Amino acid sequence: MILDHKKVERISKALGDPYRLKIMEMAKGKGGEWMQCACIGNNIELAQSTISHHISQLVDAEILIAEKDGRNAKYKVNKEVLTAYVNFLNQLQE
Amino acid sequence: MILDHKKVERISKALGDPYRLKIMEMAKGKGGEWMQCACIGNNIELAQSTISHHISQLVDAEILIAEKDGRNAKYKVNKEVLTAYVNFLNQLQE
DNA sequence: TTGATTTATTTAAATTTATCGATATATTTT
DNA sequence: AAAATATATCGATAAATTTAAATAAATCAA
Repeated sequence: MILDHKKVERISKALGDPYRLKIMEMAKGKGGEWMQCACIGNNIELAQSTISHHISQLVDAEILIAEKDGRNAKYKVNKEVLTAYVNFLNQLQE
Repeated sequence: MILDHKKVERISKALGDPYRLKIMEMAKGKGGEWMQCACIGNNIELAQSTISHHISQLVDAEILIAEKDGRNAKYKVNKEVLTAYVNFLNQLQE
């Protein structure tokens, strides 16, 4: 998978915030399993609407996969896109 | 080399702009050699002060190494930091 | 030394992003 | 059906970022 510049820019921007980084790390912590949305709210001291907005950005950038589960939402890291992002960065080194 | 979250955040932010991405790609194009500052100005349609500001952010994030050469400035990609950034991202995948 | 050149800094305006409260939507429970 | 719960969206405001003109600082060339 090859990412265009617009996509790389969006992913970078999504990763350029401490709360969004924390969310990604929490998702990683689940080791491939789904992370519940409520779990994020329990661990980040921000308004619910703000957290939802941060999640949107990660999902828009496609580094987080979202799925609805009844009235809950769950997420996991999109490894394929992250790998493509890493590939872009590696290209930048030579 | 291990990057803390603050550092990862700053690098991500630095990469989250189309002009700064372009500058990084230009630096990469030099294949390990120095890129002249003037070269950037010739290829990006922004005011000189704006370009200088973008460069500062890449240098502050330490993904670009700066060196003075008389009244000119030259830059190259900091591979060590980029590698550390890539390592952080890979960790995020498992 | 004077004038030209290159890059950096300062300042200010315009734009974008972050945040939260309020409300909407969808789903489950009773 | 009504109440409760979980998440998303909207609107307003605050904060941060982008941009460029003006200026400064450093170096080179005459």
